[in-house]
Amino acid sequence: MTHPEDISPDPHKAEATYYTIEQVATRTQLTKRTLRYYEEMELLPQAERTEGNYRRYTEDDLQRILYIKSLRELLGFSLGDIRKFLQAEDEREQVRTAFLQQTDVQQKIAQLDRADELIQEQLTLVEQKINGLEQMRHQLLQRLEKHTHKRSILQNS
Amino acid sequence: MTHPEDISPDPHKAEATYYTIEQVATRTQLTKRTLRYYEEMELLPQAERTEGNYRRYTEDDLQRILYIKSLRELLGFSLGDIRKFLQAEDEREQVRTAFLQQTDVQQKIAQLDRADELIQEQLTLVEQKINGLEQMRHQLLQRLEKHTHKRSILQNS
DNA sequence: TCTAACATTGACGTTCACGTTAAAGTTGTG
DNA sequence: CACAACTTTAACGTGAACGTCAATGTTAGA
Repeated sequence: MTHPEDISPDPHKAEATYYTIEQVATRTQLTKRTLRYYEEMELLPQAERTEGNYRRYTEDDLQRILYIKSLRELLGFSLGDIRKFLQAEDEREQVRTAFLQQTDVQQKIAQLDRADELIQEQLTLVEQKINGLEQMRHQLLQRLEKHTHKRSILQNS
Repeated sequence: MTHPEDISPDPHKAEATYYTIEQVATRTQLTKRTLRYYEEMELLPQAERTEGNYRRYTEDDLQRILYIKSLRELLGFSLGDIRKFLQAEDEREQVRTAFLQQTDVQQKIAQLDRADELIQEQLTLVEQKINGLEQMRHQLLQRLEKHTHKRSILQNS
């Protein structure tokens, strides 16, 4: 019997820690099927492979997967939403890389502008959700307050 | 002397505004199919019907539907979750009705406490989501700020 | 009264987000 | 090297949440 829990990092090869799909599944609380599915749906880049075609995940992959999971579970995004979201993020990364190699100031500013556009899109999405949730929160708090008030009346009778 | 020509079935009943399923669909941005489906799934009570078996929705129905919609879209609840959620809420309504008929102050307070527990559960969920979103919002805003800073440096060169 | 534009209930179809199984290949441990 | 335990892709299956007919009945306005 193997021990999937046994994932102690090797201090000698700290930078080259790879995870099997099983280990990633355990760590992220997703299934192996789901991980392959996310790759198929282009939420994840094609994972690195071993000689025998086994997927090998890096720490970065793991983080991205956890990010995806939070987008899904916390924000309730569909995989389609997430793909768009991540693509915007990836494009922003491209822009950033180009930015570093650019010498023309006007070009650099244009790239910043483009990056800002992408960020703004994401921001709008996030803020819409926050507004809806805040409204809901207020309604719930109002009810609690009303009850507190009622309670004080009852206790003073 | 004014004589009402139409004999209202129940003179005690207030003059109510009714909506057709189409009107509800337009106002809630849901489809007619979805409205029938929600009724079938027992998220909505059986809607009132006209003589010809057409559904007639009340303002209360409309509010409940909008509530269901926000539970789905904002909190990402499944219809099954929502059914349970609403049942808990209906139970709370029962408690409230009992509350009004109750004379024992301790009992009344106990009922308020119970209602608060249910509200608190919902509130915690909502706040967790808000926190996750706020964190995300912060990251995005920070990036925008950083870009603004970079831009000012570029423009002063 | 006529009729266009609504509504009704089945019933089958579709999309999403995976689950499951099968047939095959790979890896690590004894 | 043997072999159990892993992995691969491909393909079909599934439940939720509707979409989309089709056949039929209802309503409101000219």
